[in-house]
Amino acid sequence: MPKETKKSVVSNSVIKRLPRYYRFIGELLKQGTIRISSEKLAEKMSLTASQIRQDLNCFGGFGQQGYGYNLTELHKEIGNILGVHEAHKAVLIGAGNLGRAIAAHMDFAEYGCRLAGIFDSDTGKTGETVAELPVLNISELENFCRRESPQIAILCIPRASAQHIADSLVNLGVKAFWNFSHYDIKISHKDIVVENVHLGDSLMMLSYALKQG
Amino acid sequence: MPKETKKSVVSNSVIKRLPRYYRFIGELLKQGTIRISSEKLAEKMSLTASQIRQDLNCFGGFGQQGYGYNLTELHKEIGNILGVHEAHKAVLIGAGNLGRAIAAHMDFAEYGCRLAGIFDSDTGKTGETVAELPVLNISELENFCRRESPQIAILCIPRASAQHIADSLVNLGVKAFWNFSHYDIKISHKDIVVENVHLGDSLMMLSYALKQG
DNA sequence: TAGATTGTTAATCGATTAACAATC
DNA sequence: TAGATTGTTAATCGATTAACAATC
Repeated sequence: MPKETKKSVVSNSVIKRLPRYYRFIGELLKQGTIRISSEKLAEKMSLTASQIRQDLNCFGGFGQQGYGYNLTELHKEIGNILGVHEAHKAVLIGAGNLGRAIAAHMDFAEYGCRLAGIFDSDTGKTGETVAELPVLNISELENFCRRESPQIAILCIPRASAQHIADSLVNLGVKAFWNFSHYDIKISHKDIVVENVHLGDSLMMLSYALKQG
Repeated sequence: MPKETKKSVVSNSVIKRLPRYYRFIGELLKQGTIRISSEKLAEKMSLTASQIRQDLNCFGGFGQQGYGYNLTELHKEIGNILGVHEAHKAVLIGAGNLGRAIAAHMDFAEYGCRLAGIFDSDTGKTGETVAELPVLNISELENFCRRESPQIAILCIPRASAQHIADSLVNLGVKAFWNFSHYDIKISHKDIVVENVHLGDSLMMLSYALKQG
């Protein structure tokens, strides 16, 4: 039973590292490891032992002196913190190349989500099946949201329409945006979270690095 | 003509912000804006004016007192720094859902790259056309690399094979990895750059944020 | 010239690392 | 018990912000 020394507010730098901890620990578990010290984990993850202990202690005393961390427990705890056992309903807007790939490729359940509806403005796509869901026309989005109340919207649409659709979805109760639209959407409501994903940015970083040599 | 007060080494925090500057400035240019002050740009990008001036000054004095920044010049300069006018050859390994979407959806030229070959281990996919390129069998990868010397490899393959293929590609001269394989590949050569992209991580962050409410 | 706004130095803030007493 | 390793406090480091003289 971990000491519940939780920090009242945890910095974003720590939060951003949690998914990576979760992945590495999950992998170690699969390999049959049952415990690890902060030092050994630091080595595997290219971090410092100090940082790992600091990070984990933001949420509670998950370790044990002289022993280290029980990986089963730690995995479960971090999973709970991240909410991977939730099933937040998500709608995907835009069934183009990227939208379809996200729908088909991502194991939503693994990340605390459930894909509940796919929408596209192209009537030619209506009725096609993607990831076992029928593509619905965008005109049905409003009714769908009123009925299903999805909390997450995944935007795989052109930059030009992104902000407009995001604003509508806010009015329909969406609380989180996973935005692939190449445009940083801006939501003024402060209780709504936005992840602007820019795949091009990380590709540019590679070009930059290659230029430096 | 900017004063060339370049810093000898620029911190990673700054580099990571460059693509976003590039995007915002590009957008302003499209809207017909020709100059902007650090204060106005800061407002648009939700940064501080101080930070913008500090960031840009790592690379040179691109502004002018009393005037601000010329957007055409600034866009060109940042583009050059990032290397968006290069055409680094890239190979894509893995023509599944995600691989195909990346191939079809990304405008590589915009990011300083050129997609030169697509490979998959599934012989059933050989010869299919993706993004105007024929899918080649993985057995041809070695010859291809010796002939074309791609500098970038894009990994859209299962986690289990990621590290192994990455190691082979290092031996074939690849200098940069854009890795979507759900596994953090580790390359010991210090002149080789790796961008481990974990789409699930940002989705988990949304689940986390929703849990907090 | 006067006003605006940069480039740059100094001050502050936050995040990482080091150290070690507590404790399993 | 002795050894190992945590939780936690203090020291360091780096990044952001503030301030202002330089200058267009």
